[in-house]
Amino acid sequence: MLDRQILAILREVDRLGSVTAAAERLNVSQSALSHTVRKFEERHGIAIWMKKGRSLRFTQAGEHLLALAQRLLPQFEHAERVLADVAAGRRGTLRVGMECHPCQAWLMRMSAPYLAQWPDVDFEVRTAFRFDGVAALLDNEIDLLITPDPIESTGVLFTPVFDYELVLVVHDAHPLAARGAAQPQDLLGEELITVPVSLERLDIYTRFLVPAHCRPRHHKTVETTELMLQLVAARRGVAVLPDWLVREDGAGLPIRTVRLGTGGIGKSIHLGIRRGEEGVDYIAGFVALARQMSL
Amino acid sequence: MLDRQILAILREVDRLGSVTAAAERLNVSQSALSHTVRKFEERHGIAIWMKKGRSLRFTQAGEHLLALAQRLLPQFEHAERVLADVAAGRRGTLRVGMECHPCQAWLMRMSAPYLAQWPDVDFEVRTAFRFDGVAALLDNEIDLLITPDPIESTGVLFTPVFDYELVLVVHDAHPLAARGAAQPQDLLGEELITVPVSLERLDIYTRFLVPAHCRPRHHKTVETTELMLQLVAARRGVAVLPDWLVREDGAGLPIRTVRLGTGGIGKSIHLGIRRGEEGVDYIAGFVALARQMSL
DNA sequence: ATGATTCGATGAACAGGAGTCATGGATGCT
DNA sequence: AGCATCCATGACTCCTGTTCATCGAATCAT
Repeated sequence: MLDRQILAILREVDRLGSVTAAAERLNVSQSALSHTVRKFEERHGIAIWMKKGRSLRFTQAGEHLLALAQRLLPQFEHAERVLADVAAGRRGTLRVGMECHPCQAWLMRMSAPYLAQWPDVDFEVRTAFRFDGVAALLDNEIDLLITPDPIESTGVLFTPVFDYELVLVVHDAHPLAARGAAQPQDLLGEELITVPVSLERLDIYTRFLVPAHCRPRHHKTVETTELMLQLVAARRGVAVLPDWLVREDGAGLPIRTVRLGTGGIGKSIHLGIRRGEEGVDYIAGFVALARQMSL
Repeated sequence: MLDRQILAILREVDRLGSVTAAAERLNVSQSALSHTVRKFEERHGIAIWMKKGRSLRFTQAGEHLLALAQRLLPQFEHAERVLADVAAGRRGTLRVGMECHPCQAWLMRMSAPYLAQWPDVDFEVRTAFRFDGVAALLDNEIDLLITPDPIESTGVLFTPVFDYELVLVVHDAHPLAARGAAQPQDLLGEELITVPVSLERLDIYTRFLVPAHCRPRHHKTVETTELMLQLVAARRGVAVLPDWLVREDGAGLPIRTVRLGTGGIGKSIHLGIRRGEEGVDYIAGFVALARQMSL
């Protein structure tokens, strides 16, 4: 079998001009090297080199193989370096999955400093809201899960990295704008705008409306949070979003935020990683950076 | 060490979807394959795949290596096929060396049919007139020597493939044109045109002029035989060339050929190859084709 | 459910290949 | 001529890769 070894031998013999020197460089005896080549020649029925005086002269087959070696060996060596980087956690692809729309905005703020800090790490984002994040993590489809609703599970390690509050967003002129807080009943006559996910995954339902047996007059879904803000600004309804997101994206718009209930709805963004990967540098690096940025 | 084997394993496991199937295809036991991968993982400190139900799921490192495998393995396989062709004498580079100017014209007639017959053989021509052909052959610089003056030597096998006669070429109106043959003394007043090689390698000297202690009035050298014919046609001197070459290239020119001496100077083009390579298909093929074409 | 089947992992034992050591022949240098 | 160097080769050793046998886990059929 034509393998890497014989190619390495040929290259070194060519580079150094002698079998003895090549053997030394490859950390084997001259004899071993000679034997290896001899066996290769016998197996393939060709000569690789022939003695020419005291040194060697490659045959055509030898030249052929040498050319191959000079093309392939660098690729092996590069792959080995990459592999070492991967093993050391310096390089890899961080596949991020998210289970909440607003997480995306949060992730965007993270990505630039992270990529700068980890130049050899690729970054993949899966904004699939349909999948089960923990399952995806355990199935190795993603390496990091960003979610506001951590579902504890052996094998997954969650870390809260960012606290925020879900608030109601209304138009400046909306009656609720003047009040400090909204109650479930206040939404009975409203058009509620949310992202398009099932009701069980909307905190406004599970932690606010459903316990009080209330429903909004109408419920409409839109894809992006920016659009949600625009609709509210246009008096087309009210929305529920993280407070920080409204502060950032809603600046300048005629909108106001209102606390939901008396205590407000507190949330935390959690990062989930597979247990056992806490030690992988570039994954731990992400979590560390996230905590640091939320301060 | 990252070698060909592990790459082959990864590719087959990916292709067939199971270790067992891959092992069978690679003609080793499932156990051997599993062990090999395990050792590789330990050595490099990375995981290549992980059990996912009954089958496997590649890790990032695994995907990395798989991509490498799909790039490198075809190159190995192609190289092996080429190597087998080389071993079988179906492929190679026929490096041809020539020791005579007119041989070049002869070789040109050979090359087209030869290349058609041996599509996988490359063809290199070294028109170095300075080197010692037999030494070049033995030094593996060339594989075939075309020469009109074979110097017998152990290790080299000569085969005559084409007989011809050296003739004097003169202008139509030259006094010698009317005569059937020329004697050495006839050249005393002539301007002799030859190719630029040392006098010892010019038959007109060694076999004609020198034995008779004659010299031409003047001696000039030009590079190509075509130009020699043109000069003769322009009455700028006389030349000595193979009869067949004059017939071919001199057609239409106002020139005439004259026998040298009473018996003429007979020559043969010989092909020299290294002893031991008579069996190499594409070399033997050249010699066979040469003999066949000279009939 | 439950047993049968299939798959990959693993430990122990083994065989063969790859390496080392010692040596010989050939060549080149002084 | 003598010495140093280089590659080839035979004998021996040892490690590596392989097999065999077995296990646990997951899947499928009934």
